[in-house]
Amino acid sequence: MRDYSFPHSPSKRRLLEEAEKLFADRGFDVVSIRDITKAAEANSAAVNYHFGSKDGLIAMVVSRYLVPINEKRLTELNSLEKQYGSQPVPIEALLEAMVRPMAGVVRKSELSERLFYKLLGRIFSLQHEGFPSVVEQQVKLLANRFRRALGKHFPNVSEEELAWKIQFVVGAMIHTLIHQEWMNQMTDGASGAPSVEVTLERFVRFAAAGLREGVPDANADSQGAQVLFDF
Amino acid sequence: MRDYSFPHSPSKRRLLEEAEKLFADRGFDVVSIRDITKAAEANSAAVNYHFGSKDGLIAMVVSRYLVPINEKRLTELNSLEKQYGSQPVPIEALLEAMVRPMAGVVRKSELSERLFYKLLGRIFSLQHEGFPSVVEQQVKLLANRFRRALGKHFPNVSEEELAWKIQFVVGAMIHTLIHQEWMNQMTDGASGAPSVEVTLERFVRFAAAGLREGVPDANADSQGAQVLFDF
DNA sequence: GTCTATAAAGTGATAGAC
DNA sequence: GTCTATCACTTTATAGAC
Repeated sequence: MRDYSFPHSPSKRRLLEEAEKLFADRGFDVVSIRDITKAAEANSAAVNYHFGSKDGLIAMVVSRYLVPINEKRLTELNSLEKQYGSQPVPIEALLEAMVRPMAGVVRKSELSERLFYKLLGRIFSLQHEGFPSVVEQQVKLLANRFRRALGKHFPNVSEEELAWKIQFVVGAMIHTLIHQEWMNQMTDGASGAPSVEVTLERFVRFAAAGLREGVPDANADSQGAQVLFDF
Repeated sequence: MRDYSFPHSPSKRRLLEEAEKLFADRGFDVVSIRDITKAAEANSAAVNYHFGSKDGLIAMVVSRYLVPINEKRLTELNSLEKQYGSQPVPIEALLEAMVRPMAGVVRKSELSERLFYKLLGRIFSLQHEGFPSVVEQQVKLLANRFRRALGKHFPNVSEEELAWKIQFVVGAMIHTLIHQEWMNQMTDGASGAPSVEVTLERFVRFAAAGLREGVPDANADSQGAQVLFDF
């Protein structure tokens, strides 16, 4: 919780902001240090001075959003498991715990919603390469916790089957984060411009249905989910 | 159908093969012309001579697999719609028509299964940038056909809602194609090493369940799908 | 068709003046 | 902290010998 806040130096902060915009728009690989320093109206050595290297800057961008999001996810998960005790946490609640914290962190940046989610998508799709080891550990822990909590619903489903289902869910999430706007022109505008709230809800319903597929609803929460949410 | 076959020149073919391996493994942006010519044991001017430019090479790689896959998808779709007449084509059959042709084209390359699917995933995630315009048109047509066929199942679902669901499905597919092997270490081996056949089937079931979510099964094919497949 | 050499521009990173 | 200048390399692409 210490180093991931705003930089005190105003120029360091400007660099970070412009870097985030460019990374979100075009990807980490493609954007150069010079692209960033030019956009931030700084000299070309500024990134290396403030962040040590390009990788250092990327690690900073990754940590700044991913760490608080993952902390929030973890506390949500803890709270849910405490709340439900030995009962399995409803699938929708688990999914919410994974995606809703993203929406909570938007305001920490000066990015537009559109760019913020796109940046998050690019961060997620790094999948380790370029993750600081702290974040990597955090992600791995979270993935295990999530998988285990989900597994309680499907005692008869193999670990393999469950891992693949989760893979599908993660893919749907990342792709949607990155390609929201592209989707609009692809579908000739049919995708509309729904609020994040609506999109999150759609995603959760879709993912939950996919996860439940082929499973005898042992815990009967396919009917009771909406009710349980009212507690 | 003309230019997408194997190049006649053996060195051109070697370049293409090595390029495909490298692109699959590390991505189009990251791999340089020199990486490719070195791997193919050719001189550094070879790519520009045979393909005009790096973009020309990428366009060739894209077309070579995507064009036949999309042609197969289209004929599958045509055949299904003819078969079912005014009845909507079962969702599972539509999904199969989209993903199964990928498995049919593996053998056209000398790539391993693993690299071939990873390459396909990277091609799909290009989403236009770098698509030859012929392919772009083909993709757009196919997307429209698929969306329309799917829409027949959900007369009461808005175009917007449907577009988002399709987005989720596409994301799940692409991400799975690219990150199969990464998944294994992430889950400490829990994802196993299933055959492509098994993965395809899992994907189709997952996607179909997600698409059906929240929809009063007007056409009742959630029960009858397996039976219909026997024709 | 294949090669070497090289152009022209871009890359991340650093030294050293201010 | 900020800047310029520059190093050491890599990038795509091309000219021209063979």
